[in-house]
Amino acid sequence: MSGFLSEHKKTHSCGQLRASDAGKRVVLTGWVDVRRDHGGCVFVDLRDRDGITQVVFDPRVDERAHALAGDLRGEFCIGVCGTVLSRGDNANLRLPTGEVEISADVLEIFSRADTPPFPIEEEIDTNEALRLKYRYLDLRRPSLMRNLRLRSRAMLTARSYLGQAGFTEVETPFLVKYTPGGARNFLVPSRLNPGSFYALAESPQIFKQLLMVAGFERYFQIARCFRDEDLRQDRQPEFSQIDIEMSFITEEDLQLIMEGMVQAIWRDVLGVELPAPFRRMTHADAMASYGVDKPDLRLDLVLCDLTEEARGCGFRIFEGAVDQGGIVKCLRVPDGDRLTRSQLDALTEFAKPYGVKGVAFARIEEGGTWKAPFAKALKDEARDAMARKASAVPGDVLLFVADRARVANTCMGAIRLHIGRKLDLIREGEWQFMWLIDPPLFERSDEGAWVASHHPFTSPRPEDEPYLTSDPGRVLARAYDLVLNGVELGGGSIRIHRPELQASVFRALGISDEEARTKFGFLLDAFRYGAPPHGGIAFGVDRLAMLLCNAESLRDVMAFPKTQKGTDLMTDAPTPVDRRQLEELFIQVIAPPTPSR
RNA sequence: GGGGCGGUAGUUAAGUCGGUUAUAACGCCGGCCUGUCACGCCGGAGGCCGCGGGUUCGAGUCCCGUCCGCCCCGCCA
Repeated sequence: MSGFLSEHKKTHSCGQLRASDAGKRVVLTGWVDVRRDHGGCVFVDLRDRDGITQVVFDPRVDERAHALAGDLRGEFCIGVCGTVLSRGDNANLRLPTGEVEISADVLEIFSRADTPPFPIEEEIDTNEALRLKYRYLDLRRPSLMRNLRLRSRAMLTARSYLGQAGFTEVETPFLVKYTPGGARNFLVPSRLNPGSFYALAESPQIFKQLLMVAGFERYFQIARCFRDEDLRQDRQPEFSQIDIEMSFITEEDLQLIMEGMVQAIWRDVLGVELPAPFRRMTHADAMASYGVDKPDLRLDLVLCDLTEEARGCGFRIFEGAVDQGGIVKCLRVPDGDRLTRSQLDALTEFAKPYGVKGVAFARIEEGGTWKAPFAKALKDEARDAMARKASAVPGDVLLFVADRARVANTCMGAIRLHIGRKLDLIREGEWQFMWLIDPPLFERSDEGAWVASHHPFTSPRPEDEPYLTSDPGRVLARAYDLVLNGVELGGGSIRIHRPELQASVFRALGISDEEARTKFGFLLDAFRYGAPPHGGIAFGVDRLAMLLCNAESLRDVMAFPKTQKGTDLMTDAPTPVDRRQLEELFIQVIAPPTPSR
């Protein structure tokens, strides 16, 4: 039965053969993409991971092979031996291999195939649920195959770059100590310790810092991480990150090495030479000009702040927001006549999810008059001051949101992108990298308490240390995010390595000594034994791959992704488990889940 | 936790105001075909209209519930 593979070794892939190969004896393997039976000859487009090659079965060449070829159907897995023929004037210019065909004299059907539930082709509009259920067929499609192979090449490049830069790859545990706070953890019951649970690691954070204490100096890992949070187009419950930590460095040192890695990946994978150093932007500037901490710089629109100009401006909505400590944010849209009245009105609907009550707009007319629903209410001097601050010129449309700073910024950031897409102002094909630096160390929780913006081991800037207790809100962190085209690719920080500084940060966060000991005792202990100054970063591999592949969803760069409800439509996970298994773990399910499906 | 969109042959879709036997394309099956490459021609099969309930003489269509998928807000230190 194993005859074919013993007697014939594959010589080429289905994407390889060219006119210059004419006359060669070849062996190809793959799947039947299409069969065209002409009664005389049978044509088969043979597909493998590299491409498509036409195979022709001619009864005058081999009667047995031709007869067998009549049985072929889509997705049969076959092997063929034959001679490469030039197709001359019959060439198919749409295929890279279109100048040749294989005149087959041996056909081996390895496996027959049922008719697939959806066509295996590049352009497909089959709904995603079905594709996920038959993911192994979906993965046969050239675009998904290409994405995953591209992702693999990117990771190989990262590994070799980091290896050459003196990094040691170390694996850290997936089963880790449960620490509440931050992302929700997946829990794993411990059979040997009834009633106790591991958490699946959200990230190798603490372990990599301990590796610095140990003296590895440069660590990396392509680590799987787990977070039990709601899914999004760019968020899966398990994902990979290139995790990095270094000792005896400043943030600039680290950024430089990371820029080199990113350049290497873009060079190897896309053949693109990225200019470096990447642009730096402070968190404050980003919020002011873009409303977000991950601006898409392919879009030139910028926001401005009109809070001062709005004070006593006559328009009650603006004044009210300012009086309550809010801000007035403005987006200037040049050539605003491209926006219709109904599009402008629709912005209020668009803004609603962000908690904003309305989006005001004004058209700037010749002579500087404003055509706006609220124009009459606005005092002339306030209007002129606003126009000056926004650099408004006739033809512009100005958009306004007045609300609490966070709400107004988030909303205006989203409107900026929305308008950019609507007016086609985002320059596709550009790679706009930037480092976001100097973010605040703390932010207010909804309850008003200070919480760590990044994580509690992030170092404050030395010049801000005096304000740790007196004015936590003004303390900036030695942290940085790498942003590409509006996507946060990675983030990290210089960590605290001095116990007394760590103690004052914990104090500022309202974390008691006892609490700190319970949660992070081992880390604090470790830092008593000569901790080196260190810092690190983590890159989201899936997002990186998504951008490299120009994919729209993480699911297009992951082999076996989960649905928005975190299920796997192929394997049906998660499922209820046997009662016996639960008993062994001393686990009782309180509200039995209603059986679904 | 909240909002929006969707679910009709294998696939993608159409289905009017609630009205006869639920359409089309592709795919599939059979036959024919000596050069196709979106092959062509002839014929054929294929439906729990997501599921459950309700309104009605009558429901793919209206109402209620529910399940599934997608997008977004919250959430993701």
